[in-house]
Amino acid sequence: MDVYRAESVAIMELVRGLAGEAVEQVSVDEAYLEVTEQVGGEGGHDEMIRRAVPMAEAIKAAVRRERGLAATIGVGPNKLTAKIASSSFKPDGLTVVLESGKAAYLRPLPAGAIHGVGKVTEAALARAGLVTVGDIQDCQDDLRAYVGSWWGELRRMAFGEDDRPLDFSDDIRSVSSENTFARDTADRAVLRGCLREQAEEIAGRLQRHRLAAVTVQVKVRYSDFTTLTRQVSMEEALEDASSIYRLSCWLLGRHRLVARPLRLIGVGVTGLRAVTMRQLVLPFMETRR
DNA sequence: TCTGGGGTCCTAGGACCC
DNA sequence: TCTGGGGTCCTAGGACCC
Repeated sequence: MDVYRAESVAIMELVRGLAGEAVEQVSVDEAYLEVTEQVGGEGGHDEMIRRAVPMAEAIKAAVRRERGLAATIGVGPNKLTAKIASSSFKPDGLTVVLESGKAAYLRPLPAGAIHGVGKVTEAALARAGLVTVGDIQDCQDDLRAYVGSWWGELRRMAFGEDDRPLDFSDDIRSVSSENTFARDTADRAVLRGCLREQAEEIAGRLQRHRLAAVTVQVKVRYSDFTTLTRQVSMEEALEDASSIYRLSCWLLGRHRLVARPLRLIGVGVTGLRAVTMRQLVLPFMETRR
């Protein structure tokens, strides 16, 4: 995994060198680039998009030359269209969607092509008779009953409308660790050992990011795939493995979650905040006594 | 496919307060 | 003592993404 991470860092460096710093990295192998400034603001949207194509070609060539890998790139007027364009020809594709052609480009695609439409929403849309993005474009009804309050935005997206800005923040909202057992178990020693390791892993990640957490959550899954979570919030944020471990044990006991064997056990923390000076100083003072 | 792991965001319901 | 409504916070579950 570290190999992937290192490769990802190298490629993102390469991309920044060619396209500028406006890069939103979504995962190890995916990023959005905002290149409006580089291509210049003159001309219509279509002209600007066409001027971005040579840059996309240069990035593809550099990634192949310097990292020996194929990159797939979608060029479009916004994140939605660029994302869909990039997934249309993998690997090694370069797909361009113009502002003037975006609605037509999306029409024949399945509804699930839209970012945020997963299995459940796709099935709900199909029940309403909407299978393709074109069906959504043509639908005049209010389908909030099927897909919830998201309907208005979904309909705009079906036409390729998307004004989400790139998100450059690297804020972490939660940290978690979980394990699925090869065989379901209710063995307390096994479960405690697992929780301890997970708590240590989480504490390590928190400390690397200088974060502490207010809320600790445990997650269990049984043989029938029933999955439960239980959480507890503290007044003071905590960051050490033993506190996270103790609270997760307490949650398991308090809610009697190990009444039957577990297939999965996990721990997570949320309500993250920067570690304060006092929290940094306290353990130090204790060790000096 | 009898289902891995690490995330984000949204929603519904309950507790609590005024 | 029971009752109403609104706001806020917390909890739990689920949809979705990579």
